[in-house]
Amino acid sequence: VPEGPEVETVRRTLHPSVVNRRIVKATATGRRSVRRYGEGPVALAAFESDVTGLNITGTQRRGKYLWMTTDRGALVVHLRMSGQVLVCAPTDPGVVHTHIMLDLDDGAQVRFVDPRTFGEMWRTDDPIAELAHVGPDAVEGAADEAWFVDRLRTRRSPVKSVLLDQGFVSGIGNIYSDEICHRSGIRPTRLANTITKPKARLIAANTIDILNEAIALGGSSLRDGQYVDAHGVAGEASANHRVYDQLKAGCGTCGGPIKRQVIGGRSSYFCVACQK
DNA sequence: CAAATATCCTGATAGC
DNA sequence: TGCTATCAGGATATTT
Repeated sequence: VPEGPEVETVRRTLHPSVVNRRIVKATATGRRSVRRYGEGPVALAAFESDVTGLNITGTQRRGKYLWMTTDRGALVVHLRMSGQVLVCAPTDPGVVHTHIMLDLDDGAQVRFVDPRTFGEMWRTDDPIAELAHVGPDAVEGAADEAWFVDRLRTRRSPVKSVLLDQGFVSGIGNIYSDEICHRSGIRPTRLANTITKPKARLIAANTIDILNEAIALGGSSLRDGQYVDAHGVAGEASANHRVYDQLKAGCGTCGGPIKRQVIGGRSSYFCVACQK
């Protein structure tokens, strides 16, 4: 569920607690969260020794990837489906599915919690090279309108699938791809290479607006309560959803029926009346 | 070569 | 009420 706006909200709420801090101790208990360090239990110790002593200098994000810049490369986090990065006090009660704990030099603790264990954390010397396969963040990519329009219109896939392709632009997930298509008045199934230039420009503009609006509201927390910011606070952007998961409520613009359809293996929602 | 599909995982929910 | 089956989905590997 965490998409660009949610990861950006986590970054913003995490930043003040970690910048200029030193990781004095790392404790890893979830193997899958540190799977880049190997398969067995050795991965836990390998992660711990790799990140202990890092001096954090800042935070950055591209798409759904978040990383802390340090004096020795970057500590990258991907939340995938259900990951949470939480700033805690050491005395805060532990919760199930806490896989990593980072003790900072001011006594605070950063915890990585992830029920579905799809998320992960790892250190890399060069985060830019590591993420070379990831396209520009969607807000920046769409701001380069001519590039965005040309690239979009070369693809023979449903426009929704193109928006979800992190190699094209990054940070758009299942919620915001549906919302971008809706505001643009286009069916998510529409093949990208049949979209007119003016319509593609509209999609670029709406991509910027929808993602920025969601960031301003702290991201979309859903009923499952999985996504919260680094202080455990839920976001309010889901109040803006006009089609995503609105089968019962109807279209947020016209009130008409919402249709659900699987596109590229993802359940998708669109308004039959507003989107052609 | 690009696009579709299977896979990882747990918890919430739908359905009986 | 209580059980089981289904669904959710980001990125990667595999298949088409």
